[in-house]
Amino acid sequence: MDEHTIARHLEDHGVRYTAARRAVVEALGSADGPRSVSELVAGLAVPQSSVYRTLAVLAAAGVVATHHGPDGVARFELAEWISGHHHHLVCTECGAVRDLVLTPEEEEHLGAVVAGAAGRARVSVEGHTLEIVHRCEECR
Amino acid sequence: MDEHTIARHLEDHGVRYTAARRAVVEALGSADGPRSVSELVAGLAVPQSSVYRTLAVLAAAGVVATHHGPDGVARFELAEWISGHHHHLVCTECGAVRDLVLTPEEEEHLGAVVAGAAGRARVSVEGHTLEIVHRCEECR
DNA sequence: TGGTATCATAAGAATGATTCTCATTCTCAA
DNA sequence: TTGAGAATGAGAATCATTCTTATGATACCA
Repeated sequence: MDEHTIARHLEDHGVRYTAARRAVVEALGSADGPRSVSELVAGLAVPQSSVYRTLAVLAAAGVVATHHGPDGVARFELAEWISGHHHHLVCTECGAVRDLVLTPEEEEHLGAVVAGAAGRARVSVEGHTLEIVHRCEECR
Repeated sequence: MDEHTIARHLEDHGVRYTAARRAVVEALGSADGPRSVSELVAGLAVPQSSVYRTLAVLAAAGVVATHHGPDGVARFELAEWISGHHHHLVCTECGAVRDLVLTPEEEEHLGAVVAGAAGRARVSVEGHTLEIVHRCEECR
């Protein structure tokens, strides 16, 4: 969300906040869900190879997160500390992904389920995502 | 689980249950989570191209389901009507996926969350998966 | 202000997973 | 048994992604 916070975060990680990186961050910030590289390239006067490299840099710095939908192509979004914790609504057909924010109560229930299951499986959780699968309007 | 049920299901869909398909189904049935094509090929006297084609046929017939982990490679498992409803424990690092079964109570809570969120988003749910992200033992 | 080391960019080649093609083989029903 | 349609296997083709390399920009130090 806040350009300033991101700029400082990158600076702290020794990563320059260049024009190309700014453009990618802005594109991701104004999207309503994860975006694929081809979608980004289509809307962004930045060449494909640079988009890939930029995303890799931003991911390493903890600014973007990667997601793989049912069509297998990688989609990128801002990390949750920037965009807020959320989940995904995925179309089985075309793979399009929309963000989904739960209510605090829903999130609390989900958290309890995750904690319980992870405890039983003896793993320490790093995160969780709920994917709700449906078929989007365009695909029916 | 039940070979017989699968055989009948395929027959009903006009799909032959050949030796190669049987081998793939058996390999998936005895795995503790989704398997990638390379893993299947390594343990299966069936050539790579046939594994891909077989998986596509089985997926179209509703016998296998596809999953894409954080490493972007496709992993396959038996459909939930065969293996039972379950969730996934995913390693951020290597992408390995293990099945995770919730208790009935946990599943009920999760179902309520999904129904509520889907209602708000005005979509009709086809399914849901909870992914718990962690780092597996080999990767630390 | 110039020099230099480091970082960033862009184009295209290389890789790796997946899909397609096509010639061959198998199966089943007539 | 035979013929039509289905399945197989090898390799070529495709597509997303990563790597390489040459070039350009930036920051820092004297």
